[in-house]
Amino acid sequence: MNDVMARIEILKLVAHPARIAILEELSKGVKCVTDLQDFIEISQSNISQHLSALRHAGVIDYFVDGRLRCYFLKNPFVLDLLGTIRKDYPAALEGPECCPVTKKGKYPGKRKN
Amino acid sequence: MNDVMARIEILKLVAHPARIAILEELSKGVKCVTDLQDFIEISQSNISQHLSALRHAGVIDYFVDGRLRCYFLKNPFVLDLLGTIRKDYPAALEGPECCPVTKKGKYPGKRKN
DNA sequence: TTATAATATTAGAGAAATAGAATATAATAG
DNA sequence: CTATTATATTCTATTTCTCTAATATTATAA
Repeated sequence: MNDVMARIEILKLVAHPARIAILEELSKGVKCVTDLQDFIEISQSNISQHLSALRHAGVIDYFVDGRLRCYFLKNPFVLDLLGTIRKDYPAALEGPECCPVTKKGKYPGKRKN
Repeated sequence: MNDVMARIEILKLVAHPARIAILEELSKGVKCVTDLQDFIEISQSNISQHLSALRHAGVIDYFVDGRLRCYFLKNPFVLDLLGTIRKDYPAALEGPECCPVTKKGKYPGKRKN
């Protein structure tokens, strides 16, 4: 239950274009910050801020190489999410069967919209 | 690419405890608003607001049954997400191999933290 | 040492999300 | 009709997020 809350926190973090871009880069392999700057056109300090947030949430981690920080993806849930985000899906799920029963009522069959 | 932006918008919506609760209920079957109120302890108007947001994003849809609105899950991406959120994962991904090469440097092997 | 390169931190303004309160709508029952 | 039930909408204060700008830190190179 509380575990789901942790997952929600991570979802929130991942649900951001720049952070998705960072994470997709990292999913290909270790990258230092300068490497990331070549791929993502946002400011250095903003990249650092995103990296910091992702690290505090346990999504990524880094090695130190001199003055470089070499970041990598750590969280398997997030790796799975990244796959899901790029996956193809049918336009919509099959609608529910004709006359579904809810607690309050039994839908008679007419569809709004 | 732009498709990814749409997915990110949906991720943002899903990344909320009440909306996850609503979606998990709907993933089990059609539910009208009163049914949902029994499961989720937030105000009626707030539930309506969440349902409205989810519907505008194409995540859910509804049938009309008299004065009831019977909501159901429509978006297959979201159904997949719900599964992922409840899935078990190893604590962490295997770290990258010892001396990964980044554009700027080759990590010598020492790990921070 | 001093300069520079790589990265992080802090502060703050502006934007967006959230929830509560009050009110509106719409359908049915009486 | 009128009351009631089911649900939606609007307004709004508050909180949270996001980015920019400026500055700090740290390691290496010169």
